[in-house]
Amino acid sequence: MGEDPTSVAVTADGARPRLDRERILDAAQAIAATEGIGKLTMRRIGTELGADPTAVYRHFRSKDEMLVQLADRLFGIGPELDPTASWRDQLRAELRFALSRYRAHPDLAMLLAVQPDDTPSLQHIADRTLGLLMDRGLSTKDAGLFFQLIENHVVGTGLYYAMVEHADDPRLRDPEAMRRLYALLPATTFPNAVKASPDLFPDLDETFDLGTDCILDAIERRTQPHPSGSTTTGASS
Amino acid sequence: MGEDPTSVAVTADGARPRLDRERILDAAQAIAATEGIGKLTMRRIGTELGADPTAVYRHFRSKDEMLVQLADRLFGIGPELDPTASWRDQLRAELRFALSRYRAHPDLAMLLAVQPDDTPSLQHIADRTLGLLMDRGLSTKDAGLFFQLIENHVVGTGLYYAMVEHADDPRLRDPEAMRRLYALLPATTFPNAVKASPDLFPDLDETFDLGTDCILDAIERRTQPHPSGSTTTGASS
DNA sequence: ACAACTGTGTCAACGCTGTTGACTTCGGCG
DNA sequence: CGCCGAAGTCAACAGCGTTGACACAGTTGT
Repeated sequence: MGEDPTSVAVTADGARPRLDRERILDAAQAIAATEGIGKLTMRRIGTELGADPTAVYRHFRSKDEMLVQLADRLFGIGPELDPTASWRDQLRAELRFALSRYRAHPDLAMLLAVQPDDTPSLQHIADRTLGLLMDRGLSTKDAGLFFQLIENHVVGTGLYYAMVEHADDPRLRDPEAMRRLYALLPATTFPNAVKASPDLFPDLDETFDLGTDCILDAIERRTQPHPSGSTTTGASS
Repeated sequence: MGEDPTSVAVTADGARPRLDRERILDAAQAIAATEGIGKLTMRRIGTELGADPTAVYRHFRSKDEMLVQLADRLFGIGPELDPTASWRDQLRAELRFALSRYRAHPDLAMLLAVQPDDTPSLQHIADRTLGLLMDRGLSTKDAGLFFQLIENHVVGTGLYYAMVEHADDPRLRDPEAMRRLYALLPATTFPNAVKASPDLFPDLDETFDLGTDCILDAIERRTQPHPSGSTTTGASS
């Protein structure tokens, strides 16, 4: 009867391999991607995998624990940066990739907003970004400040993406509809909003790059006001 | 025995006046403020007001509708700006007040993240900020861009506040604990994070002001490309 | 003044959620 | 072979948003 007992765990003709954290996270990611994070329930994952609705609890202590793992997986690490590129271009690429994560997984911002945590993926990204800031010549204090600022910038824009994508009201998802809505506001009480209405709700990528440039400019001004080497950080590796 | 039938609706000796949207929002705000938005349920509001758990549905069609009203109330309008102050100080005050809303109501960012919408309060604030940008001389296109950037800045920092306040793990709420945690990371894989660990997780108000200055500097450079002796920095009240 | 109606509160119930405990089954190990 | 722990199943608990039927109040129309 037993033809191939070597394989890990196959009940019959390849039907229903056993569950493990990997397969569960696969299913969770698929559900979140196709139907939104609102439909991502523990019971749903179980049935999706052809198992009992509560089977997931044999592999994750709670839903929160699973969401943390899912967030870490979605965040990934990102491509290695080109070390020959300019400092500015490297940091720019790092930020662009960070935002691209939110575009690829609109639920990520919501996930992190509801379940903030600190995983190896985030730590890796933090380390790389901090390295870029300090190599440029920022003191550790300024690096900490600007790193937090950059994080707010990315999270803020990412959250905006997520909000727009998740809005129930389809008008909120359509910039053109929002512009029309603002154009029709009472001009006596909201004169400026009406006047600027054709240019409201601009492209979020353009806005993001504008914000990135604002920050990069500030860093450049702070690190080379006059080329007379005042490096406060003496011990650099 | 009926002494005062003029008053609106009092069942007996002042016990349990009738429900209305105002009183319901009061209770909802109180619950969210004291126990967090996670404990804010429709049934809880009803019992809190001494009524049936489902009584709220006589005044709000759904929980989402109630949350929108609650968000609008929490957002408020903000104080009038001092028109004699400099353009920079006015915009600075506007942004500071916007962030203060998130500090006063940490649930607000989560609320707007989960239930984005567009209410009169937000429109009023948008109009005022757009006015400041265009008075400075920005084109409507640039005003739209920078307005979106400012919104991301405020929402991003506000969301960070909310995340920190809502974290289940108390370590996430304590910057000092997070710094210690980063200091103990393996220095071989995360050298920069370890090195900068004493300066990570800086004061969020300081970070916010830094970001505001980055944006204001960019606006100034864009509206007066040729430097004609205007004090760009040092506007610290 | 009486009837009709409308708005508000109450109660029971539906379907869903996360989670737990007891039970059964299965796979690897001595 | 027998054992034991991990994995899957089943029933159940408490809670959620929401709905429908019912009861009572206040107002309105005649």
